[in-house]
Amino acid sequence: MTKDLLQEARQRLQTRGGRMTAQRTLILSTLDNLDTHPTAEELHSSAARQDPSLHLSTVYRTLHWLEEEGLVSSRRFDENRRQDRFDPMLPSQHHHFLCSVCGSVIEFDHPQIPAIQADFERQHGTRVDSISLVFYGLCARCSQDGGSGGGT
Amino acid sequence: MTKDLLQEARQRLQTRGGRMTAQRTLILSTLDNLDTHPTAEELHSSAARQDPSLHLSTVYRTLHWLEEEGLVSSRRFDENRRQDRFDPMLPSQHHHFLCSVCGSVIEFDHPQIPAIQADFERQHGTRVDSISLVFYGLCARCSQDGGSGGGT
DNA sequence: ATAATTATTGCAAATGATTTGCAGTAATAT
DNA sequence: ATATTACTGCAAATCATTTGCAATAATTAT
Repeated sequence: MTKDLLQEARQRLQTRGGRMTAQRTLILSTLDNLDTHPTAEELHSSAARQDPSLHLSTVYRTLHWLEEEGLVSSRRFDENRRQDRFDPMLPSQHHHFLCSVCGSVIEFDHPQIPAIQADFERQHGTRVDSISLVFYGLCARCSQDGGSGGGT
Repeated sequence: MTKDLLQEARQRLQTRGGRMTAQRTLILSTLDNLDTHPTAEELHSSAARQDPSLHLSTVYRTLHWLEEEGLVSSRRFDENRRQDRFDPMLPSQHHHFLCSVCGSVIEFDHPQIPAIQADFERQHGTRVDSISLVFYGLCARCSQDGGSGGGT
């Protein structure tokens, strides 16, 4: 769904002089295919199926590089887990819903948000550069199940 | 400004059977006096001025206990720092602005937020239980300084 | 093509925040 | 006062993430 991370990344490399390695290609395409917001470890173990020699630290380094290039963003969605999750949705500002049962993520936006930001800026004389908004709750599927499936 | 954490904590103890120790008293009152959203270490070093034998792990344990009791909440405000910050503002749901220069925190709320939540719930058939909203930017003071002070 | 240059990798060890086991200390109950 | 056991300080463990370094491989110059 993402607008081809690999393409974007290649662009950045040409502009700023880096190297497109097999590892980066693999990580990028894995991230692109995954529909989730994976942790570094999830991304690694998924990509490692293609190339078992891929090292976790390479995943971290690639992810940081992508962050610098503005192609992914990292955040800790779940305050209870200490791992960061990486979000490949680059271009549009969007927000997240996190299902506290199944962990699924829904991305969303809302037209009123800029107005809230503007009100805040006006009221406090500040400049807001970025917004992080996360809803926590039960996704449609999990709230239908009545939470009865909760074993783990 | 907080509605006396110590009082609240004592209540919880009576109800659920714990012990009010000198350390807990110190930590609670320090947290109450601090106007910030301190990290465990900041809270510890502040409290340790009164009692140098106070151990950091006790601060962590007390903070976790308070979280369970619903008297503080922990979150990672700054995605770039890996330390958690602890927020003693308990009763009202509120949101945060974080100045990326001086690190100061402004708490706020906005009447439109419930409407955004409701729209989202309607649209996705979900139930939203809690919201985390953080604005990042420059506070009034720091944006006046023109960022000229930035040495470190 | 080939060799030179240097970004990137794998690995292992370091780091930093937070947690935990344990034996000693101290709050509450008897 | 004594017994009970929650809580503490300390040190060591953990977990995610980062980093130093020598080896590898992508690009550049020849």
